[in-house]
Amino acid sequence: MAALSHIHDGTAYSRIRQMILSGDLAMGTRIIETRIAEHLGQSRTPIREALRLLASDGLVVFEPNRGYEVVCYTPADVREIYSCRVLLESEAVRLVADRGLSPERAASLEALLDEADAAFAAELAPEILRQQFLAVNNQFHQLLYAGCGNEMLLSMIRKVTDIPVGIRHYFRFSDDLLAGSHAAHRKIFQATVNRQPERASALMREHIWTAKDRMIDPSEVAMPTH
Amino acid sequence: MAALSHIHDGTAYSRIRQMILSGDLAMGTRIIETRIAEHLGQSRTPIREALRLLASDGLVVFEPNRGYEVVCYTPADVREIYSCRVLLESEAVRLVADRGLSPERAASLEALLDEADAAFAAELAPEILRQQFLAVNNQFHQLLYAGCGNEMLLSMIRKVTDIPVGIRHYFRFSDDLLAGSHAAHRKIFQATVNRQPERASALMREHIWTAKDRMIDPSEVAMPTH
DNA sequence: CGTTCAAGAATTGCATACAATGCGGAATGT
DNA sequence: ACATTCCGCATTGTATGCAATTCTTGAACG
Repeated sequence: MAALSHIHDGTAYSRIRQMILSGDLAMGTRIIETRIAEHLGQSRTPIREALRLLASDGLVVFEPNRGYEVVCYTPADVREIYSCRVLLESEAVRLVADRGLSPERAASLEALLDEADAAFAAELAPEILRQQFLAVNNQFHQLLYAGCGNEMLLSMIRKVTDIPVGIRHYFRFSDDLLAGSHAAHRKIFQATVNRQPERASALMREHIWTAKDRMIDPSEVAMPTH
Repeated sequence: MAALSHIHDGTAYSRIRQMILSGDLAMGTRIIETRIAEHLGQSRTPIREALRLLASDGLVVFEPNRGYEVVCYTPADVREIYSCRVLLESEAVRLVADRGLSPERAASLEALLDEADAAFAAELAPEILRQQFLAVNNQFHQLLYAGCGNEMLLSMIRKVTDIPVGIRHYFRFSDDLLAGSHAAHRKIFQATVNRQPERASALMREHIWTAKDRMIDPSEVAMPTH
């Protein structure tokens, strides 16, 4: 089930999950079973099961007899997550570069990169560009690892990747930084198609470390109080 | 919730979980909600929630409208798991060696190692020795990583570590191999207390790789038919 | 004015009932 | 004899009701 958590079917689980990831349910908001139930037009029973699943995904926190609320990551949590991303994703891309990328996937990835190029060229409003790039960014990473040959590794990567968009408030953004990230993607892609596992892996480590360095100082960030 | 999955409270979740890990419910066994429910003296509702959680842990596989069965790892799955263990645990021990081990934890670990020594010296029956060592082995690993400072990493390690004991049938065992594993533990522990992160990490990688190499060939292993 | 306690409201935990689905075996036709 | 259809049983999916717990509010008291 959780192994298929990236599939968007119509189940209560995936619908609530999407609400959290997209920020419709902001980080830290309390979740009341009956409210969600009537919002989705179902009874509490399937909602409860979905919420327990989401708790095990780490997207909501659960306290017995108290209920659920959407997870609210601290900057320290996000740093942990990015440390794990460095580890997992550099390994995944190493495997892919070692096994070789299928031509179809290479083409899809290149299309994604071109799409990002187009977004930059289009001179969009900063916030729009940022959203657009983030979407393409996520697709690029997922698609790149898809053929790594280790499902367990992939499921762990999804766990550290599928987190509420709200955490982007912990990061600095600028057109320059976005462009730099995009350039890194091109280099990683190139090393991968060239079958240079160590190089692709090192580039990926640096890429994610750079993202981690963009985190703003804990003292600056306005944390929800809990 | 899942972050606390190593705690053994009396919930249906942890009880079923323990049944699976211990082998009381063998790999591949179909799980019928009503049967488990009456076995645990509860209604189906909490059982269902527990089973969904276990599905997300990967300990049971779930098919909609069909139900659950205890996960049945193929040798290939186990190889994946061990690849992940190499990655995660070598990183965890690196972090611990870098941060330094608290004196209490160091003492506990040393006690565990001495306990293993005692087991070897006791000239137990091979099967008993094997079980005893496996138990101490798991405790050693868990306790060693506990202070790594990255909860997300720890939860991922638990995921690849807490798997049904049944998989031990995929591995070769002998007193020599056990003794070798024990010696590796001592060396890893020593490098850790000596604050040699790279060395501890490399030793851990080799330690788990060695375990992986002990897997018997897929052609030799009698797989349950499904 | 602040603190404490209690009663009511809101919410979760669990059990039960019923609907929907899937599976197996018997009956039927070729 | 074999394939096919249909019926009945076993099991899962969902809704609802009630008990247990927690939270809130307000009044009494220091």
